[in-house]
Amino acid sequence: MRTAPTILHLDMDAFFASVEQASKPSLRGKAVVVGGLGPRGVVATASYEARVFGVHSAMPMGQARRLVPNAAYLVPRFTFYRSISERVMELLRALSPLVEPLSLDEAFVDLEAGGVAWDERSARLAGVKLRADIRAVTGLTGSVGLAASKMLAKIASEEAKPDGLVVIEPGSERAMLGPLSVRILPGVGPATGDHLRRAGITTVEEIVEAGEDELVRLLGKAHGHGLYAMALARDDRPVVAERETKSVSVEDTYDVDIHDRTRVGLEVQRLAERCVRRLRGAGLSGRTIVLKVRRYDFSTLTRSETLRGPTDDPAVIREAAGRLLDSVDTTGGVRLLGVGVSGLADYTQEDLFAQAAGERAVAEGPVEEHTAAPAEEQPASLAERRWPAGHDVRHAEFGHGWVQGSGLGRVTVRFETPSSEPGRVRTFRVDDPDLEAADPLPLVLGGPEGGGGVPGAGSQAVSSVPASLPKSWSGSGGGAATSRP
DNA sequence: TCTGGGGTCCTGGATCGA
DNA sequence: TCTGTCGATCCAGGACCC
Repeated sequence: MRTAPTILHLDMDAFFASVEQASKPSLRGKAVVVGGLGPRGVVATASYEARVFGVHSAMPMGQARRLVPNAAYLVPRFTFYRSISERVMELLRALSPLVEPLSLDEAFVDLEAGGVAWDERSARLAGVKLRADIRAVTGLTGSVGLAASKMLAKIASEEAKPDGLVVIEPGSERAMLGPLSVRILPGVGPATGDHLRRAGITTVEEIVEAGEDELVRLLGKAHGHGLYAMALARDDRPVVAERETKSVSVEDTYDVDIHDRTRVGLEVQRLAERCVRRLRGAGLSGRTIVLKVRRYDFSTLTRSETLRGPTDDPAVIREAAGRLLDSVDTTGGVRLLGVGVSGLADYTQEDLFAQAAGERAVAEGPVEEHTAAPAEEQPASLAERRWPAGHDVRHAEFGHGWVQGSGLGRVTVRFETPSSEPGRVRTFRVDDPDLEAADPLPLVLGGPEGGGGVPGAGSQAVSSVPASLPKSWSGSGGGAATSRP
């Protein structure tokens, strides 16, 4: 394990919600909740203003609405978030070739491998500059943790939230971790946390006291050994830039349970085709087909079948998924269906046959095209258009705005842009020909996408962790509840 | 109005061949 | 030839993460 805090963990603050606040001036300083708005939706991200009321990610949307009825509820705009995330990742790659993205809003960076940091001072400088660059380029804030390992860097960034920087000084790790809850350790979720609590273990130092053998007895070999090492602050996991995909899957939760067996079959076929599109989009094929069924009572079961060789043939995968469904009892109804493929390869069984057949392969021609969007994604008429809450629109007379809500044949639009003052609201018929969907506007004008920052964003702050005094960690930046489920 | 979607990893039982 | 063992693989489920 290294001796300087040169592993950096970046976590963008309430990313989806912050993007929405940056692009919609009227939402700044307000409670914003991004997630699925259907009857079975859950919260993806809540702004810090909403977290004050107890809203957190993975919470059922209905519960969030009861807690904060007046918040803005928006559907996620993943394409837009991805474009901003890519700008942030570019900044990270400028620091080091070893960047490991964990999601759209999180990544590890090995600063030492990039030659930009070799001790605490240089690491801290790199972190400060990174946060300033992110703000300049995206108008958003991110929190940075610096430590000698991935686990500790992540804990540090959690402490830094929101909008701060925390360094865990080498030598202080054990004392710092000791009094913290076992839940701080990666891999300890609700189930393992409960399991440990029943064994009288609630803090990290109690894990150390229990000893490795006891941990293995309680949690099994891999988990036990791993957790004991983490409790001792031993974490040698390297920052890995390229991770190969192990599986590809798609799943849908239905607003209302499906009881009709024929309909269940059709949905499975549809999911299989969607899965194949994803598979092919990634240039992959796979051997093992997995069907996932969540029943009316939330019990989940999976069935899988391994083929003789990898395939990306939609017919083969559809048929396999259909066979797997035959072995599942769906009486009572299903709330979720999913189809996945694992055992991935970048060639197919058909490739091997083709290879064996030599020149005959040329005659086989292109594979069947299955990439057309489903009909439901292409409304046939103006009246059928859907206006998802939060999405951008343009009106011939009033200009750029976003959908505040829709229903009963009406759509309400607020006309404002990232650089404007909070705008006015107007309501139109859903089939108003002057209204059309629009691309999001850049958050920052003058930068790579345009320039300026987000008004009202907090000031940058830096702090470090005094050895063995977790209570005195000053993540900085103020703000409300920072914990994540 | 209870509980998304897309992943990874681990465990344990069954099966099969050497 | 029979039996036991061991490792690899498949399968299903659970836990966890963002």
